[in-house]
Amino acid sequence: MFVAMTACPDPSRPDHPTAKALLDAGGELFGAHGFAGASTRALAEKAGVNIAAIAYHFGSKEGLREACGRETARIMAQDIVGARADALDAALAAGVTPAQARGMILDLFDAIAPAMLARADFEPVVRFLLREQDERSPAFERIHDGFIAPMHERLCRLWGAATGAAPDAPATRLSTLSVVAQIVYFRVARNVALKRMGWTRIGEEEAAQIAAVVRANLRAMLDAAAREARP
Amino acid sequence: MFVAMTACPDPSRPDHPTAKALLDAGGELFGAHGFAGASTRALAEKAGVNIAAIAYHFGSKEGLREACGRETARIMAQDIVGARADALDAALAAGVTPAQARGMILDLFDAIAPAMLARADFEPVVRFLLREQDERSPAFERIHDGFIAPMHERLCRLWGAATGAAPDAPATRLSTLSVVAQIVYFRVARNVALKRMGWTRIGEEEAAQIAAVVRANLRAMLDAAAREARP
DNA sequence: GTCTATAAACAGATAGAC
DNA sequence: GTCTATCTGTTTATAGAC
Repeated sequence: MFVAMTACPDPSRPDHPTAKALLDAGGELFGAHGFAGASTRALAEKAGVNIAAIAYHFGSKEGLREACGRETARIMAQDIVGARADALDAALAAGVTPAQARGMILDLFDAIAPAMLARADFEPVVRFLLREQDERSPAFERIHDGFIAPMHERLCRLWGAATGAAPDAPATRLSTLSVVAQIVYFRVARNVALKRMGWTRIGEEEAAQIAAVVRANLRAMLDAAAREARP
Repeated sequence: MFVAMTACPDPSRPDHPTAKALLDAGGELFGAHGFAGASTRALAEKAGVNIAAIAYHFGSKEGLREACGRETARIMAQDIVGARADALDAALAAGVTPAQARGMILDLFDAIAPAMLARADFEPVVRFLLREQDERSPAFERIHDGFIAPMHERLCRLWGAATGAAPDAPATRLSTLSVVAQIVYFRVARNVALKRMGWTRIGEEEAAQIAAVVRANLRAMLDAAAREARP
């Protein structure tokens, strides 16, 4: 009772059941049909709440979008890397051998690939992220600064430790992105991949096949980079 | 004067100036904002024509979308592969040595990468294609059957010829897709790449750096695949 | 073929009862 | 906090003059 209960009491509160339901619906519908393609009526119906709840809890449809961005950043940071981030930082600070660094990179992608590709609850998260980065929205800035940039930096440092290449060299920064690319592609161009592979979906089995190919590519790339840096 | 001039005289006629302007506007705005996000008013204004021209020339907004799909398929087949497709088919029919096949794959991506990444007029084309495949629209089916599938098949056959791997093996089909992935990523996640690389745009210079990394990855992958198939 | 005017549906946002 | 009802503007599509 310290502040008046005006509209939009707290934009970032996934604890409230109505707000939570709207955040889930937003992640799904914004991702599936884009911001313009998801009407407030469809969002409210999907969430099982009243249309006016959007304005009440998030101020506006745009407010809901931004709150979804915060949710996405939180989920990705928590579920994709989780405790791994601290372990990586500790290892990098303590120093790692090339073989250790190589193993850590391979392990990292072995963990990322199945989550990114097969986890059904990640579909809306990734789709939402891609839409936001496409529109250069403030929500994307948050996700970039909080999750993407730190992970890319760690990856470049590991890459340098594993191959002897300079972590800040453009080629290193591009190489690491090109590994991420191979996983992201099967999300983004999923319908192309499904048709080309004759699959009906990307489940655990299919994700494992993709992960195996990415792992093989990664090994080949690391070997080549190491030969390049330490002939 | 043989047929009555009802609405939508011919859905596929990029020759008419008004229809052409609408196709260009459609490719750009559908790609940028999605189908729902591009209003007929915005489309007409961008094209510099009257709103009613959409219904007249394409029957409806949906009709314009499908016509844009046909245009996209035509442009990609023409500008990305062009005469190269026939040359590849002839070479594959005549038979190629592993070294020749390897060179053809490298050449192919050397041609595709700069076009996909740096050509400004390709931005709307690629964006449109990705939106359509995401929505599994009939327009995408056309593009897949007419351009994507034939190119992927050729690539798999070349890959097999270069490495000794089976062209129809899932690993081969996934490997070739994972090379395409590395190029597509820098289009799709362009804003991520720009921020991570400290670039402001992907012009010829930046595209060349990406192409060099992809080329290096491709060599490493081909070497590894060849060792795997012919130890 | 191109235009204006408008119909009919739908959008997001809000006022106010409960 | 949640609801109904409604306001205001915009959407696509169309009818009809030129």
